[in-house]
Amino acid sequence: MDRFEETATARLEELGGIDRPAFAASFNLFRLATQYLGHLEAVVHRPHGLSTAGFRVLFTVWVYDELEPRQIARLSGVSTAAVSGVLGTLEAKDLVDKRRDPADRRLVQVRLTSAGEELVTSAYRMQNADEQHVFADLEPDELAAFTDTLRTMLERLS
Amino acid sequence: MDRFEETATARLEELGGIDRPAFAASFNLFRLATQYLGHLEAVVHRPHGLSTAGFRVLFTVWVYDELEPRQIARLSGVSTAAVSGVLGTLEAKDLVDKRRDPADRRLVQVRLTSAGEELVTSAYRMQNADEQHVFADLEPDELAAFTDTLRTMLERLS
DNA sequence: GCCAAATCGTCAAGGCCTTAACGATCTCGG
DNA sequence: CCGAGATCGTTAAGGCCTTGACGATTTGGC
Repeated sequence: MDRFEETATARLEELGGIDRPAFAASFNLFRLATQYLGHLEAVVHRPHGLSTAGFRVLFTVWVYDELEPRQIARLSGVSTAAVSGVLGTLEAKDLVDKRRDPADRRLVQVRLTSAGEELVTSAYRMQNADEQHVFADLEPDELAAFTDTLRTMLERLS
Repeated sequence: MDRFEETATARLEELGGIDRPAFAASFNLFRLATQYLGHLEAVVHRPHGLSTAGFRVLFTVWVYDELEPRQIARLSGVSTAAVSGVLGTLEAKDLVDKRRDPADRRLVQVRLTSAGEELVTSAYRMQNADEQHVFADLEPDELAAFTDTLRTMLERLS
């Protein structure tokens, strides 16, 4: 426990009526995610000319080959409006193609261009090398348990 | 493991050369953080008239009673420029006071107003109730191990 | 058939994040 | 004692996120 968490815990103790284990888990979850996301953005995504959001959308489409904006939004956990904006940026860089579904003209189908596919695989290889390095301190059992808890929580939220 | 993770894992297997445990941990960490942060913003922060960023800054200052922008930025894991903007918004709502340090006029000292203090404690009580509910499925041992792993990773990153 | 309701994607307004450049202020070596 | 360099906070430009409103399109009950 670092000094920030210690100080916050003491302050919450004065406040009273707080569930400490739940605070500790949530507090550190958000700190870790913020820190690590910032790190990846600086060392992986921006050097590839992408934002974190752009990378996530690109990666999601790459996994499924073809997706509609609504599905990208659901899988990425953001609003469809946000996806619409990010797709505009990615399309301007010729990393994705959008086309209207002829059968239902409300729908849009998104695919990667070959440039988009090359970029996302290159970026993800670099990200995974970083992930490998960052998680290297943990025992395999501890890492597996950590991932299982994350999955449990995700299921609980959805 | 849900369908998205399964599909992504299969796609990465085709790609080759990927550390699967590191992918699984990182992938689910970011998904959980994004989902839960969005949930808290919708049910706790916005109803209190705050953004997530505004709440985090307010909470950080509340823990320490008084802080300088640079320290808020380091503790929150964002840039000083971002903190400057958020403080402007919070000050416009009369939730924080800023004053120049007379001894070193480059420095700014930030404190909560009484309205800011009431708002942040009310918002955090509601957030903690939600955290308690969301983590209630986990055994105390599993939750403690999860939090410990988060702390280990945070230390590794800083 | 046809109009009301549902659905999809986009736009608008307000706020936040990044890096880079900048003015103001302080420190310290010559 | 004074100018070069360091440090602090702010601003600028570009991008992303939210909710809410909107036009286009499709569906379903009558």
